[in-house]
Amino acid sequence: MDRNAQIPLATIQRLPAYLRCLLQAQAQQMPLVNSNQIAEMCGGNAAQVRKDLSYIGELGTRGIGYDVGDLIGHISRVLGIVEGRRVAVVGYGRLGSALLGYSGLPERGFDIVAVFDNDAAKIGTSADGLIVLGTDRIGSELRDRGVEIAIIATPAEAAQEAANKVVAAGVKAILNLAPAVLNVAADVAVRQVSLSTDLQILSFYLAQVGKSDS
Amino acid sequence: MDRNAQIPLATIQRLPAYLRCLLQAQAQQMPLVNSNQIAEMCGGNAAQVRKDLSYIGELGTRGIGYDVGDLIGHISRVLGIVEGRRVAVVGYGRLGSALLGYSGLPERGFDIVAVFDNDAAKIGTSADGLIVLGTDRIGSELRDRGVEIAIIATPAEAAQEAANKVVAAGVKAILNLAPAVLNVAADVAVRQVSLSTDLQILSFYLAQVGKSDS
DNA sequence: GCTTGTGAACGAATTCACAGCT
DNA sequence: AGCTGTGAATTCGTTCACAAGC
Repeated sequence: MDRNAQIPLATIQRLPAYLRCLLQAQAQQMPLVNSNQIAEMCGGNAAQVRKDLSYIGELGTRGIGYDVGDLIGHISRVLGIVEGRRVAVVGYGRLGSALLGYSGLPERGFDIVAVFDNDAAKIGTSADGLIVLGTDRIGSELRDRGVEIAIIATPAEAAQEAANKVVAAGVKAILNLAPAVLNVAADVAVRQVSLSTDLQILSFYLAQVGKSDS
Repeated sequence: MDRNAQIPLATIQRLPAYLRCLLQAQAQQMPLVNSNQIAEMCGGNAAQVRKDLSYIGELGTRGIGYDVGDLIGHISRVLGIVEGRRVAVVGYGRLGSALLGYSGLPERGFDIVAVFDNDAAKIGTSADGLIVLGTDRIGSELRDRGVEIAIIATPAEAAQEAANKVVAAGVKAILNLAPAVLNVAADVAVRQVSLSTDLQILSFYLAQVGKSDS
């Protein structure tokens, strides 16, 4: 297979799930897994697992399966999560606070190294070992601390301005938790997470099954 | 167009974004919008907006555009969010607490009517007007309160058991915020939200641009 | 014999381009 | 003249089915 071809986005979006399953397999002392087992653990199908993995290299052994440790290393390398990525959180409301306390991020190599808010009452207070800074300091602090990813956890109205500030500070990757569309330069990657959107999709599903029942 | 054909999933996933933009347009007193304006506000493209909307009906006027109020009504009806949907939260950690305090959910018609946790220290305490209940009461309370959607905000280890309980209580739609794959019956819809997954995808993007720079 | 890796077939989603209506 | 609605063309993603290798 042509290893210079770029990996499809759909595949990239599944790699983190594979990684999670493999770490679980490793915790259970399984030295090897086959594509069926991965598919079952991740809720996918075996052919897709094989095709996805084939995009990142010939990693398996025919007749045997995949070496768990090897695969973990490979996927981690492809995802660029070999070392700790430095992350900043903008918006220290209840959601921002939940992020600071969430152990799942450092466990996966994402270290929150700065928190910002523009509420004077919060600035200067302590947040899980960090001091909340004013949003006017985003520019200088993100550069000083080598932040690569910003998580926006502000209300919708403040999200665009927060994005402008982190982009001005050189950040090229944003995880947006605010229910707002961000307008940023084409070389900045944005991923949107919106609970209300997901709830609305579930709501559609409920409306569908309700209809066919009647 | 055949209105009995089912709406593509990809379209459904964009409808909530359109709805959000339309509500914004309405707040700005705009009576009409055209597909270009919607596309610009949501970060999509005009042809796609038109095709998506055509799946749910002939809603526009050629030469003119779409009536904002009409479209809002139509999309809301398709998404089944005309009335308040009853939602329960399982897991009252920092994330669960952030959900209870998040005004965006009731604003969009999702009312949190119950919270559960299995930590004895939390049971019985007050959570934004609700009392935290033990997870052993999920079965009875979800039925009593007419809950249709469950949000799982437990640690990964507890997620499957939480899912089993809410499914046993008749819930057919789950929003899973725990980093774990849920195994549920085929007639239960699950949507997975995972911040670490999204961060890993952003990390891949950073690794890519870093590579081509060198 | 068992499992990977992968062309080929299939299906889904996006984009194009223009006819049809106001 | 302007904008929608939609077949047709294209691109992208998934699934199949089997040859290749252990």
